[in-house]
Amino acid sequence: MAGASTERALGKGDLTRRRILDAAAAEIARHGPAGAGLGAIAEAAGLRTGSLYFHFPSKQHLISAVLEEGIRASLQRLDAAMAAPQRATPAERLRAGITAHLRALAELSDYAVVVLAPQFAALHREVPGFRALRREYLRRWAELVAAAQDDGTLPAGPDPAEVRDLLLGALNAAGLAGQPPARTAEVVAALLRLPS
Amino acid sequence: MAGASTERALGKGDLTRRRILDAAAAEIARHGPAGAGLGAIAEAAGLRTGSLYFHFPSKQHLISAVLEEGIRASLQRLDAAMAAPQRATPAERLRAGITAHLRALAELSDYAVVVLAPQFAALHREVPGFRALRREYLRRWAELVAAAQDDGTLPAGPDPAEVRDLLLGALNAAGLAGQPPARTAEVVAALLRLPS
Amino acid sequence: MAGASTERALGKGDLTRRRILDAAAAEIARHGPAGAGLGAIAEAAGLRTGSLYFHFPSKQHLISAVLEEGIRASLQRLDAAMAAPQRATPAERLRAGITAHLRALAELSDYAVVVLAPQFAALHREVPGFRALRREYLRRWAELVAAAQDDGTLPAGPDPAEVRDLLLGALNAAGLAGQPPARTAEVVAALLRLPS
Amino acid sequence: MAGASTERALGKGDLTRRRILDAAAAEIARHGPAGAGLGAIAEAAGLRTGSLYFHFPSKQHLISAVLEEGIRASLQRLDAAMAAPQRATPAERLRAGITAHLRALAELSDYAVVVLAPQFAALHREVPGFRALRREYLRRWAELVAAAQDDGTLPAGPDPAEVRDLLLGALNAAGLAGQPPARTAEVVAALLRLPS
DNA sequence: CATGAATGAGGGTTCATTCAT
DNA sequence: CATGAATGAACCCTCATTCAT
Repeated sequence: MAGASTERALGKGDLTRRRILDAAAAEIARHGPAGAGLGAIAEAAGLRTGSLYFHFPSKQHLISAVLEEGIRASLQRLDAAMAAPQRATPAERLRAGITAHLRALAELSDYAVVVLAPQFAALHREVPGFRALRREYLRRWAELVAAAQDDGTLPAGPDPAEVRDLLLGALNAAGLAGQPPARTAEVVAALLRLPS
Repeated sequence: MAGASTERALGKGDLTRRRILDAAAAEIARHGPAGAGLGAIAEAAGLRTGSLYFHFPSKQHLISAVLEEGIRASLQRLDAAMAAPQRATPAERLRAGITAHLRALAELSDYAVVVLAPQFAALHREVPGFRALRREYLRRWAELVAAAQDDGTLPAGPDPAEVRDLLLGALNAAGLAGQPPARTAEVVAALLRLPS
Repeated sequence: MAGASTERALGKGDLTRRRILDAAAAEIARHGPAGAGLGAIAEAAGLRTGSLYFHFPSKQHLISAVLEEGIRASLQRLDAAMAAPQRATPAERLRAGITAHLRALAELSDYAVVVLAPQFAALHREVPGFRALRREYLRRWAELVAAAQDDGTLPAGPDPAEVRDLLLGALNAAGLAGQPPARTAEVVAALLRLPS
Repeated sequence: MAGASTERALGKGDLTRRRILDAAAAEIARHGPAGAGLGAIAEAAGLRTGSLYFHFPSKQHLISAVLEEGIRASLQRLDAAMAAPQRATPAERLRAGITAHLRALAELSDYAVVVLAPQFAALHREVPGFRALRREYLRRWAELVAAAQDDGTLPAGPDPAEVRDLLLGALNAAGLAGQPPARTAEVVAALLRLPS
């Protein structure tokens, strides 16, 4: 959970900026936005407090940037997972989605905490565009679930959105707790009795 | 999720103290421990900042008290749920546990956030006895799951602890999001294909 | 120029607040708004920096309060001076106005600097009502001058407003420089050849 | 009052240096020495903050340079005015001095504010030689006044220094307020009843 | 010459805490 | 019991300054 970086996924940019973002994500994940001190973030990034202001105009902007990084990386991974073979069966695609989500959690690490944890709802509201992105993310998952229900893979009846929320709740809990993706995916599949 | 009180469950005590605890739980749930200002807590409780110190010796103690209230109320509810008829089948007891957990979340509201959210891990470590209580809580759930696996109600194979973590993750996500307990319990039962 | 107080003129109020205002007026008069440090102001008022925030919500508000005090005290003194016997000749009233203005400068001291100095124009714009008050102040002076011109006491011809600006410019320069009011009034009267 | 330059009066030199000085004079005139940020000065001069240090070793030196520019330009103008026909009558020379002073204010603009305003007394003390130059400036004015008093042009009796301070106070107020020199000079002459 | 980047000292502000009333 | 007032530490932020490029 320490020093996670979205480097590879986000392309190369200003290196210092990336170090600051990673440090900020870690601090925020651990202590919340209010408890994340610029001093601690700067130290973790290898510079002094005042220097942060050369890269970000304020703590608020830094926090927003962390959220945006997290969202961007999340969506990118989801795209990769969802763009998978459309000819796959709903069950296969559901499995792929679960695995992709768990892997994303593991790779995003601290960013995932900031993006997903309901404790940061207040934060989320302050970043323009965040809600739209998350809505899109959830919409795709609901489609995945609905397809699996139509197919008989998942029990028909329950609202796909509710099913999705429960499913993602379970995945997030395991992922944020640091469980290995592959193993967790298997257990989930077993519980849902997905055809192997 | 607003202004929740554990009054009934915790018995009557000092009324002002209870108002302060409720206000603190709400602030902490929304802004984290660092972001919960004594000023905001005092205002929500109907007094001035300095007056808090008549009821609690420090912010740390106040926060600890909130956690302890949450834990006490949680365990009390769990006891009620688990103390259910031992002659019931594992499936029935699992269902009862799920419903009880969801009801507890709904009733505990802000306290539940503070007790459950992994973001408050740092806090949890500072409250003596908290880990023991939670361990006991999780042990009982693991037993419930194991019994259901032995019984064929849940797929055998996966580690009961992992199953439990996924299950509680799903329940907590729904509960903290404000979903109605009864409805959520049904969806969960359907997904797990518990016998009705 | 040091530690001036408008105490008597403004009525009794919170004593600490007054001490802070006086200290702030002195600091601002000497170093400008930007150069007036809250540390220096607090020290001169006999408390610590943070304590200022119990009495004023921000440095901006403190500065505005200083301006308002200065304006209030100025107008009060002007009223007294202008309310003088209406049966007096224009020359007598002009003399009285000059003396009153010089005395006000001496008594207001640091507040006068803040209220009058054109360097604080930026400040003035931020205090609502300031401009209206000053306009009224200047209007009365223009009337005084016009009456003296009609009367032959002052040369007719020049715009009363321009005459007033020159006159007040001279008075302010002498007053802010700390010249004794009585003596300065005599020299001004001599230069303008006012009948003794 | 905006973007004034002493270019013509001071001869040609480094162009960038002149732009910086003009920008600094404007900033200082408007916000005081403490409120004049190097960032704002640099921007107005068309370069970045750090680049200022190629032209001036520190903010203090830059401010001193502004003052020196202002003084140099002032004295130069005064010399021109005073060096006028010695055979002129005191009244004529007084008139010429008044006009020259007003013209200098108009031309020096922001520099005049910095040089004249009593609020910058603290600054003045830090520039070696400033006081001597000003003393000389004031001495010449006092002579001018004394000659006019001996001559009967101005009322005898008052201390020439006091008369001079009042006169310059009036001129400076009008000049810094942006009044046109010629017109102001006429009004002043009328008030003092100088022979036309 | 000029700049991007970093720094440290200091400034304004918040906040948990104390205490006399 | 409660509050108004004060405090000091820590915080976020600004700014003059330096320096490698």
